[in-house]
Amino acid sequence: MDQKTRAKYEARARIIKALAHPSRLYIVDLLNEGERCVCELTEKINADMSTVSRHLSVLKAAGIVSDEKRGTQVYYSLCVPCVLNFFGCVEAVIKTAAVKQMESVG
Amino acid sequence: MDQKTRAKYEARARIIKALAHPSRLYIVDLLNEGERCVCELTEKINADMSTVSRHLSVLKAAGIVSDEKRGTQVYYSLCVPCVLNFFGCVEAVIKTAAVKQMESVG
DNA sequence: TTCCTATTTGGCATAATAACCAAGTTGTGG
DNA sequence: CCACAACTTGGTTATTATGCCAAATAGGAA
Repeated sequence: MDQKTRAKYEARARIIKALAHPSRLYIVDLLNEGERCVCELTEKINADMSTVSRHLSVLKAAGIVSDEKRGTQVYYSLCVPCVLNFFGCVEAVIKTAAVKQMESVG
Repeated sequence: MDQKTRAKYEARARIIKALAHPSRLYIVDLLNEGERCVCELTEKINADMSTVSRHLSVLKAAGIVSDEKRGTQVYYSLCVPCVLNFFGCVEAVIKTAAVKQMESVG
């Protein structure tokens, strides 16, 4: 793998890695319905606000969400909705694996 | 997040995590052109064969690739090509981020 | 059987993640 | 200015991920 190719796949991996966490996937789904402030997301996810804030910063650094401060709250929104298209395929992978599992069991 | 919801997002995250590595993304692209044995992939990736073998086992455990032993070689192939659809979106994220970067710089 | 090639797995060292608590920031209202 | 709420960031610790070397497995050929 030459340098240029490596850089290309590293860039892609950075984006995908940002999505590779259950809470962050949940956040993406929630933001698909509209912007949410950190406290709303924290309530839904049921984790420490500092933890949620870090997840959001990971998504933001990857360019998947954007934030806007209004008063004392910070609202996050999904800036690349196409990431949701992937979830259908992910579900397909899960289902296919389940079917194979059934078959191998008998 | 209730138990069921958590399980759903954890299952999704497992699949996405399996893709979240430059070498594994490269492997997926290579396998999209057709099956490849471990030695061919090793040559392309330019890493230790044991390392490549581990990457393949991660993809296999996630249900993204399947393997078939023929003689002394093991051929891997992509069993869920839809994962490739996602790369377009990933490129879009990268491009959007680049544009924003440009704008903020001026 | 014995040697050789292809691949996987064990062991280990190092790096990257994740989560919590505590402390620091910033904006609002009294 | 002071107190409070909403966030973010620093520090620490535990868990997980990576990568390489060496050893184990499996198939093919001599």
